Amino acid sequence: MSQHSLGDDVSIANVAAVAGVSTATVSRVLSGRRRKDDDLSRRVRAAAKQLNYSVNYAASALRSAKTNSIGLIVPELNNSLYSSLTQAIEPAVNHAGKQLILGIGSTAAEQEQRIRLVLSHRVDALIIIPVETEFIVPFLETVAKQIPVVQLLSQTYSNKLDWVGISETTVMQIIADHLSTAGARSVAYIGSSTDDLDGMTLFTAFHMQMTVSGLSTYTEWIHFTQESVDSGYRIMQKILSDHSFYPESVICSDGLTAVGVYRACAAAGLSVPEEIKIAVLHDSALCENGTFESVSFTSVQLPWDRIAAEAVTLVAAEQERKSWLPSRRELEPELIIRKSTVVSS
Amino acid sequence: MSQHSLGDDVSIANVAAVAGVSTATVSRVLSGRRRKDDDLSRRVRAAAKQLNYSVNYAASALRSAKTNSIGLIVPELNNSLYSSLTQAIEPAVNHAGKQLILGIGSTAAEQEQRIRLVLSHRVDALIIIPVETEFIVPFLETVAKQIPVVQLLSQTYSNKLDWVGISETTVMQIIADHLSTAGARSVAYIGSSTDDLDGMTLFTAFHMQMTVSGLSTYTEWIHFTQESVDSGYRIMQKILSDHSFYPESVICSDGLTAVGVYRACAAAGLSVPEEIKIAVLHDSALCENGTFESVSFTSVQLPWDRIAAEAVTLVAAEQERKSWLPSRRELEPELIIRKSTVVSS
DNA sequence: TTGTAAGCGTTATCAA
DNA sequence: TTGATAACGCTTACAA
Repeated sequence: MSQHSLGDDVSIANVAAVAGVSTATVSRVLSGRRRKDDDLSRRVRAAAKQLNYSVNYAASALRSAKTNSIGLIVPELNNSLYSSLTQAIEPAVNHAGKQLILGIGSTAAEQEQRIRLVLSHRVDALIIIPVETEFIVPFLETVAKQIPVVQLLSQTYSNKLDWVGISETTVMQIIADHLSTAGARSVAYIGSSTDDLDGMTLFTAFHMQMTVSGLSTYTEWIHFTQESVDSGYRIMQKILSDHSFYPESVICSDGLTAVGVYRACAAAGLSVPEEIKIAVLHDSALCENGTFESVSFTSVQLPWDRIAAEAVTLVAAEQERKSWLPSRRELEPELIIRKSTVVSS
Repeated sequence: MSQHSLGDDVSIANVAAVAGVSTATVSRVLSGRRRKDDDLSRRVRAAAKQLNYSVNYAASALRSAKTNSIGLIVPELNNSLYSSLTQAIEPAVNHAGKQLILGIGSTAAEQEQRIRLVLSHRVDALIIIPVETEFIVPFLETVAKQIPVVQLLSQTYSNKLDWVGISETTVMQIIADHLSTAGARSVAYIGSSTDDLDGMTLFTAFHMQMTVSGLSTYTEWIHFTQESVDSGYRIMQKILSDHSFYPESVICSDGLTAVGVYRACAAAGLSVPEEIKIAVLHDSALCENGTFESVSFTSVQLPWDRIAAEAVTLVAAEQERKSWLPSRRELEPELIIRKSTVVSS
């Protein structure tokens, strides 16, 4: 811990005086616009350090129209997807020397209001996990005319917005391949609601994978639900009610549902993973340790840090390029293999 | 959704011209420094609206040294305590017409670095959930000389910092009273580690409540652990290994532990809540629906929105008062009674 | 490459 | 109460 000294009211003029140069030179050296690392540069930096100088962003922003801040709009934080991402973005933004201005909006209207707010504070760029994309995307496209905008995760295609995320198709492919390799020949699907685009994309990808990976499924084995242990339990109970015939594996949207599914299997006397394997689409703490009797769930982990790094790099780099085609950065999810799909040796 | 018009480059001078007054008057009217709501005021406001004017905060900040932004420093977001609080603070800050600048730091050193960063952006105030308080509090006290600082949740006493939170003693009292009223005469305690002050405060409060509420406990029934289903299960199994003698209730620090405890009870053939009652100190989604077989856990819910509102009110109000004694606002937690402590009728 | 000086858009001061 | 004007601290033409 340091000496607790805080920036006093020292301005660029003081630094200039101490270093024996003009304010313009100080500005150029400290902002990096003067690359040379000669005696003069060192003198300026030394003076700045000695005086504990830090730039007044208000003055800087007023003159240069750059505020050194990035707006981040997320739907909510009580959701591990969004909180993980926010937690990954904060250090990335700080690493880029910027400030993170946070806005939370769970509807398109709220998100638009928050965006207007951060815009009125002249943020340099906007990173957003959009909701109700059909409403918010047109607005985002108008925003993108002013500042760089990066969309995260959402599967909405826009030829005017940058995008960083993962492919739901890849997620499903990784899981289906793994279940097949692990020995399962049939699979049930308990997905999140199909209200949103991501849910639909996942379900479509599931069907596509059936053919490819040699797994089979049945209409009675396909269900959609809100995430909860209870509904996972009830749905799985229903699936298992036909005693002559049960799936050799289950794909669940989330950890809570998986816990319910597991309990239903246990209650029906089916052993996991020997007789039935369980895989989860979205990783969470529950998949790793949220169960008991030493069960844990194989799941797909999203590369939060890389998504965050890509997003920040994109908005930082984009400051320059005036005319451009939108970037799409698709990152690879990672399968975390746990006890629910493989027999421990 | 509105017409997607974004603030153009209209300045106070344009508004002044349209309204037929000076820029000074426009500034006074729009900033609320001129209270009167006469024809002149209306004319200015109409002109501002017509031109879609929004103040340039950089210019405003440069002149007035107020940036209309508040810094929030939290330890992390993958923890429901902190993410709930952040989610509650964001709307409160926005409601106050300010921007929220977020910093995440899980150590005192990281928090200090983030604080310096937001300070260099001249935030008007700081709200912080401190970690390693013995290290960070002295630094916070120096910060408090410059801008209002409100500490949240932490139990650290400082005669220089404002504080908003809840009393751990009250939490324990509410739970012990409830268990006693529900018919339990003895209780086990599975707390979080005693490394931090909060854990120690809770445990001390637990002991105090034993006498007051007429509950009894035993050394063998008291354990400390990291939150996980597995450790809850193992600890409870150990407690129940003496078959002649078991507690009529259990207080757990969190939902994961409670799930493990419940499983151990079920495995031992003890029915919840009839033979043994389970209560949780920190509410989470798991307490409400994270279990199966229709069990849910009685727990204590913190008044997030009120904590957030108090914190924001405090830093906003404090702008004025130059000499002051620190405020301490202690809010009441609420007991959420669920199936783990009362027999359903 | 460096210094000089003119702004950036607002608020504060001061005089009317 | 209002208006004219200076000042906030920085960046950037432009001149040297």
